[in-house]
Amino acid sequence: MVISTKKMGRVSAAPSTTVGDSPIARLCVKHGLKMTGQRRVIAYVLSEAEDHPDVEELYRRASALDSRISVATVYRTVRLLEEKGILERRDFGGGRARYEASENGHHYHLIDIDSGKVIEFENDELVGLLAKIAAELGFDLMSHRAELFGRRISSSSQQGDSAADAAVKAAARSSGHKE
Amino acid sequence: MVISTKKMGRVSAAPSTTVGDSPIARLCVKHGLKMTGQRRVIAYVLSEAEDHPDVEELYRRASALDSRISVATVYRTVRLLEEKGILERRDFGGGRARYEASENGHHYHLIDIDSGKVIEFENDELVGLLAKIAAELGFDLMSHRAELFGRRISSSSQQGDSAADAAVKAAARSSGHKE
DNA sequence: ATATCTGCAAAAAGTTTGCTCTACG
DNA sequence: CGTAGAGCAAACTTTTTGCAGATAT
Repeated sequence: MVISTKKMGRVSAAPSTTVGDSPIARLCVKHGLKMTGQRRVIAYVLSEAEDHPDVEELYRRASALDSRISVATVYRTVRLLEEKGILERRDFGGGRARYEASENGHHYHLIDIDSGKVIEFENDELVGLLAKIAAELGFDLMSHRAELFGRRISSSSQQGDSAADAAVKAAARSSGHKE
Repeated sequence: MVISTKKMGRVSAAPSTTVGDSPIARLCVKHGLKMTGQRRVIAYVLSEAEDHPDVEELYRRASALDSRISVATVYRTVRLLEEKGILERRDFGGGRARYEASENGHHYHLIDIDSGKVIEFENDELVGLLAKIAAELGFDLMSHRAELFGRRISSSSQQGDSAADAAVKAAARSSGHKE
């Protein structure tokens, strides 16, 4: 997370992504979208995101890279990318829509209803059961999604909801915690 | 105060529910809520609802029964009932929250990607698995949702396995709107 | 060139809240 | 009777939009 604080140009800091040419930016081009500077930044931020940022958060991260970006543009871009199938809008409650790159592979979400934190996990057993259920109903399972809303079992009374950078919690079993 | 002085004899095959004493109203009482006239009406509307109405729609239906109800009250009531676990809030996109009685039994949706038809089903095994997964991640499963997108198997035959926990509950539910 | 995009701010849309009066228990 | 609830409208939030100037292809 967190990008290198540079403006546009190639910042060879991250693994294999630069602001100027991110995976999502490439997808945009492939979809015939006009690539402006702000779109490239937003695409980069989205490519880098390991979590499920809402518009405000995307705006914050994008602004850090290029202050000439307005929230309106983030909203417009995000809607555009969703229509193109590049992004997926998630509703984890809380009133704001959150976004995630479609290319991130299949996984499920468990939302902590108290903190709003989102945990991603994979589970083959679940996939199998869902496929079985679909079959019993006479269908081939083409795709699916599942969201769990839960409350922490132990007694943790911290609620912090700051949308700071992804907070890495303790170790998780199935997968990593993301917000 | 009351509500409409006469019972709302919803003809048809509708269940036996009256404005004054609906299943949800009874749940409210059980939860120790003060039952006002408007709450009774809203509870009745919710009990009668076979779909997932949003606040505006609830307000419309409730107003038809008692014009002295305000939107604010619907919002407050709906939030109250959700906190009590009597209602479940759904996010089907579109910006507005939709509500559904918890007592309607938890069900899932299987969407036929070719026809767009939605089949509702229940599955205890699925509930169990999801609860288990949540527990493994350290959470108590409070609510969840799952949507399957499938394509009808044409050549295959329905294998009515004995383990068919999946029971098509109410395919007859029509009304279809929303996305 | 020129149709599209962006920033800004105002407008929508949905939901919450302060205050006063009403009414449930 | 006392306290929670209801109405009304203003306040809030999140998202959209109109317009004039900027920009990608």
